[in-house]
Parts: sequence; C-alpha cells; structure tokens
Amino acid sequence: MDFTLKNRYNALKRQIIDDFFSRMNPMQKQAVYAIHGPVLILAGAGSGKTTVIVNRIANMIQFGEAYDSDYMPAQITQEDVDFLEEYARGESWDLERAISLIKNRPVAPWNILAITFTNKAAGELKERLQAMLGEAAQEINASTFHSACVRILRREIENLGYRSSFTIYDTDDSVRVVKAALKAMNIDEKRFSPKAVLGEIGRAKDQLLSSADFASTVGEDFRLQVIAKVYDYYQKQLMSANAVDFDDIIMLTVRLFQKFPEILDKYRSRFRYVMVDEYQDTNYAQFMLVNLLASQHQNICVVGDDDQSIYKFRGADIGNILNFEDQFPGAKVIRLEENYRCTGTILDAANAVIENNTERKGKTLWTKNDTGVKIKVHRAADEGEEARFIADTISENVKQGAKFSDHAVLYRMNAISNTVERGLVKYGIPYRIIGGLRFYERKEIKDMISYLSVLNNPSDTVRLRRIINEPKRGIGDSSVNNVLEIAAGVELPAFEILENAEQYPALSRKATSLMQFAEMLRALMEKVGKISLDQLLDHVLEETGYLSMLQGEGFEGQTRLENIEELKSTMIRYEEENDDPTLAGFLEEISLYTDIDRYDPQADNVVLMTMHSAKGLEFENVILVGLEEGIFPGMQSMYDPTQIEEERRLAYVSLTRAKKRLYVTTAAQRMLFGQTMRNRPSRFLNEIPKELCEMEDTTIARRMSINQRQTPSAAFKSTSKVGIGAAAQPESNFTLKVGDMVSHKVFGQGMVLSITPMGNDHLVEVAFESVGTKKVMAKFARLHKIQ
DNA sequence: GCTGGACATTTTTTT
DNA sequence: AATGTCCAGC
Repeated sequence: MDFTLKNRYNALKRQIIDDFFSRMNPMQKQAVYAIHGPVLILAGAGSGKTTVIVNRIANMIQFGEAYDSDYMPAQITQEDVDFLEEYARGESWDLERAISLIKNRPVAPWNILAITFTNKAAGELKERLQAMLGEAAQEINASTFHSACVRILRREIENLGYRSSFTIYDTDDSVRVVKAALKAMNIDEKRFSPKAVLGEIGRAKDQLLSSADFASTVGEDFRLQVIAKVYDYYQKQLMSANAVDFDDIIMLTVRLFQKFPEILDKYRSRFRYVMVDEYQDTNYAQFMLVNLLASQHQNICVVGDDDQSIYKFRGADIGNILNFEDQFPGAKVIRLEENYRCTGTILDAANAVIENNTERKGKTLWTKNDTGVKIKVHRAADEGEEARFIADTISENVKQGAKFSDHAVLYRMNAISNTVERGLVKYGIPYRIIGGLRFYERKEIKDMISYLSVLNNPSDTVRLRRIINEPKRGIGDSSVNNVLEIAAGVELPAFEILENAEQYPALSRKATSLMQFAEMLRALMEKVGKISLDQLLDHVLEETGYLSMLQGEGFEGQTRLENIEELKSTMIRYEEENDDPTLAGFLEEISLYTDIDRYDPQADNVVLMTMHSAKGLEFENVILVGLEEGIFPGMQSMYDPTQIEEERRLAYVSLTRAKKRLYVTTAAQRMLFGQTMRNRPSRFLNEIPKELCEMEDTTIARRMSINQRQTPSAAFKSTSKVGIGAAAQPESNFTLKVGDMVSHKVFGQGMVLSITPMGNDHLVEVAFESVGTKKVMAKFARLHKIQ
C-alpha cells in the first residue's frame, strides 16, 4: 500500500513538474532539472538560453531536487496524492498546495548567484524571474561580474588596504594615470603609447598577475620590462587615490578570496549555486573567481556558445568553455541546438559560415521555423549608394507595415555609421546610435561625475585634477603639480593641502584661488547626505561656476546642459528605485553602466550599432553593412587565421541577430578615414550558399573598368595566387628575428616583436613607429630588414 | 596659464 | 573627413 502510494506520488510529482515546464523542449528540460553538480549548457544563438536560466532557477526555488529524487516526505497522505492527481488532471488550480506537497529541499533564493556580463542582461533576468516567482526573485543575486564583485569589495576591501569608499576608474581615468606615470618615469609616450601600456596591464590583471608577478615573467623583453615598472607605479597611484580600475574589481576579489579563506568560506556558503551566462567570454580571472566559489560544492552551471566568442581581444579565453569538462570532471553537458529565433534560410547561412571554423566544439542549429525569404545581398557602387539602399529598404518595409524599431543596422566599426546616418537623415528615418561617443564619456558628464566623485572620495587625485580648473580658476598644471608634490611629501591628502594652501610657500602665489576652491568643495561636502542627489547636482552646477560657463557658450553649452539634465534624470530614477540612495551608491551604479543599457526597444527608431554591441539582441530585420575584405574581416585580422576565426564568429553572431529578414551590403568603393578604397566582397559573403541569397548588383556596368585598374583588391588577388603557387617551394631566405628593424611599404619602419611560423611564411608582429603594432605575413607584406 | 594651430588618429570594448 | 590632443608661443 505504502509502496504504491510512493510510486504514484513520484509519478504524479514528475508529471506535474513536467507540465509546469511544458514549454521547454527535452534538452531544455534536462538543463532545468540538472540543479546539482557541474553543468555545461552549450546554447546556440536563439535557443532560448535566458528562458532556460530563468526556469532552472524557478525549478531550484520551487521544487528543489524533487524531479531527480524518489524521496517522499513521511507526512504525505493518500488524500494528498489524490489531490496531486486531481491537480495533474487539471481539475484543481491550487498550485501552491501542489508545490508544497512536491518540493524537496528547495533552494533558498539568496543561495543563488547568477552572473551575466551586461547590466541589461542582469536586468532582464531579474525581470523575468520576478514575473515567474514574484517576491522571492528579489532575493536572488542576479548581477554582472563587476557589480557582484564590487558589492563584495565594498564590504571586504579594507583587508587589502583600500578604504571601502573606493572610486571605480573608467578607461579614461586609467589612461590619465598611465600618462602621468610615463611622464613621472621619463618614458616617451611615443614609444610606449598609454593605451597600449594600459592594455598590457589589463591583460596582466586578467591573468591575475600583480606587478611583481608580471615583472618576473617578462624576462629579457625590454618593452615588457618597462611596462612592468609602469604597472607597479600605476597600481601604487591607484591605491593612494583609493581607486580601482575595472580589471582590479575582479582581480582584487580573487586575491581577497585567496588570501582570506574565512572570507571565501563566507561567500561559498552564501552562493551555493552559481550560474554564469556568456561563459565563452570569461577571462582567466573570472574563471578563477567562479572556480573559487564553486570548487567545493561543485554546483556550477555555465551557459555559453563557443561560436559566439568575440571578445578575445579583451582577454576572453575561449578555453574556459572548451575545457570546462576538464576543469569540472563529471560535468553534465547539454546542447541546445533548436533555434527559435531565425528563419531556416538565415540559420542555414549562419551554419554554413561558421562551419569554416576549425576551433569548435561543434554544433549545428536547426529550426522548425519557416524557410522565410532569401537573404538580400546588395553590392553598391559606393558607401553613399549603400546608405541609399539601406534607407530605401527600411522605408519600403515601413510602408509595408513594419516599424522602424524592427530594423537594426550593424557594422564592424563605428566609423561606418556616419554615412548610414546621412542616408537615414535624408529619408527622414528616425534612428538611434548605440555606442560611438558614449554618454558617460562626454566631457560635461565626466566633469559632473568627477565633482561628485571628489565629494565622495577626496583622495581621488585624478578626478580632482580634472575639475580643479574646470571652469577656469587660474589654477594651471604647475600649481596642481606643486600641490600633489607637497601632498606626496607630507603624506596628506591633496585636498588638505588645498585647504591650507597659505601654509606652503611654494603655493603662495595661488593660495587664494586654491583655498577658495577647497572651501567651495568643503561646503558641498557638508551637503552630501543632507539633501537629495539631484539637488546636490544643482548645487554643484551652480556653485562651481559650471552653469554660468555653459550658459556663456551658446548653442553648444545648451546641448551640454541638456546632457547634464539627462544625468539628473538618471539620478532621480536611481533615487526612486533605491530604498537607501546614496552618493556613493549612485556613483557606483553609473560607473558600471554603459550605453547599451540605455538602448530602449520601445522607442520607434532604427537602431545603429556595432556587431559587437548587438550580441544578445534580436531584431525582425537586420542590415549588415560593409561586408568587404579589409573591413569585415578587418585589415588587421586578414592574415591571421586565429583572428579570422574570431571575425567569423562575429559574422555568425551578426547573422543570427535577424529573425525574419536579413540584408547584407558591400560597396565596390568606399571612402573611409579620408581615403578611398576598393575592397573585394567579404569572404564571409562567399561562404553563404548562393541559393540562399538574392543578389542585387548596381556596379555591373563598371565592373570591367574596375578589374582593369590596379586596385587593392585586384592586387590582393594576384599576390595571393602567387603565394599559393609558392607554397610547394622550399622556404627561402627568412632571416628576421625579434628585435630587428624592418620597413614596410605602407606602414613605414618598425621593430619586430614576435615571429610565428605559419605555412610557408611567418606571421610577424611589428611595432611600427607611425601606425603602432601590427601583425603581418613577412613575405606577403614584403618586409625588408633595415641594415 | 591660455590659446591657436599643427598633428596625429580612427577595430571591435558587455565592465 | 573629422575630431580630439599636444605643444609652442604669447
């Protein structure tokens, strides 16, 4: 009797849970039910990845391990099981009672950590969890890597010698610090570009290398030796400004966990179930972080798609996802290959393109969706005609009943956007650009934020420097340097030196202005916490003289003021949405905010953005612009097979953004960066089977003359044929070595940084004096050794 | 310390 | 082509 009760109970239980998740396909269900142990979900584009994450969390919280266990609570009665049967038949709607009878060791929401990469993704996740779970969703920790780590650091960073009021530096701030470091260390900016140095430091941090670690790995490489010293200086500067950069946020959290096991334990027992989205884009530091949290309980579920890894240049390590099963032995691997987004045609095209990559886990998406219409490939005479085609297409679609917001225009680089823009303007098509000049990077916004930062953290010398003479107060560089020198000398915050400027003879000439400035800041600091944030902003605007400066600037000042108003509305929104709004909280939120977070799919605009920014988004109609050799794939990646594969993944991501219609354009001639170039259509275009495309070529009339001219594309074609022909021949006199000076027809002179044999040629990385570091094939590029 | 003109720079950038 | 950055000269 008891035995049959238990069988019935378990069968009904599974039936009810299956019904609850009836909208999931079998593979998705597997992912939803696998709540313990390591799980790798390989989720193709449009395979309902977020839905799976949401439902998996819902399963954990509502049913716990019920589906996977045969356990029946002792207190379950015949009557209970009868009820379950009724419920399963659809004769009762008392879901709550059903859940309370079925659930087995449900997971507490606060024990779940769900990590995404963008705020937008995190927000979406929270929203959908809220819709499904109500109140309980609030307790789930759904956030980005950075915001999760910042929250931990705010509590624990004092263990590492920072104060918890630390400022988060963005790239612009960091570049300033590097520049100052280079100057202080007497290093020529031309030989060591601040951006490149910062990039190197960032990569070291991605690898969890401290400046000392980094220094010990550089060996004989002079360039890296210098960078190691700059790194050391840079890091000390940040620390004394009580500031961290984006990469520090992850690295310091890992270090904290490694150095203080009791802190790690605390977070391990808090985050007993860890999920990571877009796992293919994690770097080593992020892997380590996840590993530290999950290695003990092993409840780690990562979701990703190796074919959509497009951030290698930022340190993302595709190996994390490729080797997950080695890192977490016994991992359950679930492939989600059914695509719900695209038409069959679009999917076939995307599959055909990505098949050309070799470094893959291998996976083929399929769909039950209709075949749909063919991909329209438009070959335009030039970028103007291309823009016309885009505008034409969109207005035609809108005439047919589509909305502007059903269209996205995607390009490889931001520079392409302005010709498209011009076309749209001409046709009166409303559009919105994502990226490019970012909102938070606009001068007036950065200035306002700098003022607020300094009020919050007076040690922040970088931002203090930014505003001390903005608007003009007659305090120039040399005065500021004097102040900072004194501050460093007597080991007091720069702000205190300012307040007591008259005590220091070196500052006597400017003492009045310095003290006035300090006094003004002091008065503003007094107001922090006493008045609302937007009022504070008004005071800053007014009392710093920034307002009157802008008012004196006419039209442009007006625009800037409007931007500041927009910042103010962001502030007001923040104050409304948070129970305990603080200046520090606001600064933190916006420092981890980006433009894509401002993308509003509700507004009826065509949206323009880079292919990178489009990841994770979908649109009815997508127009891919500029599919030309040299643009996409880009010039820099053309001769490097690894980079070509990354570009191809970007192509795959771009193609799969489209739900219904896909348009692809190439221009026979394009003006870019003030130069006209002629590019062959992209190889990715050729990789799409012809029968999926509908070709439209407005250049045929000119084709002959183009081929007869010595165009770059024609040159490329013939040279590459020569290259193939030469493949059989023995390697010729290759004599370059690292450190050699070489000359290149276009790029000028440079030093060889690295050499990688490749085919019958060598891939050479050269630091050119005029154009920076480039990778070229030695023979193909006709590098000549100098001397 | 400020300003104008020379000069370089322009891949992608979820944080 | 367009825009930001730097430095020399005032």
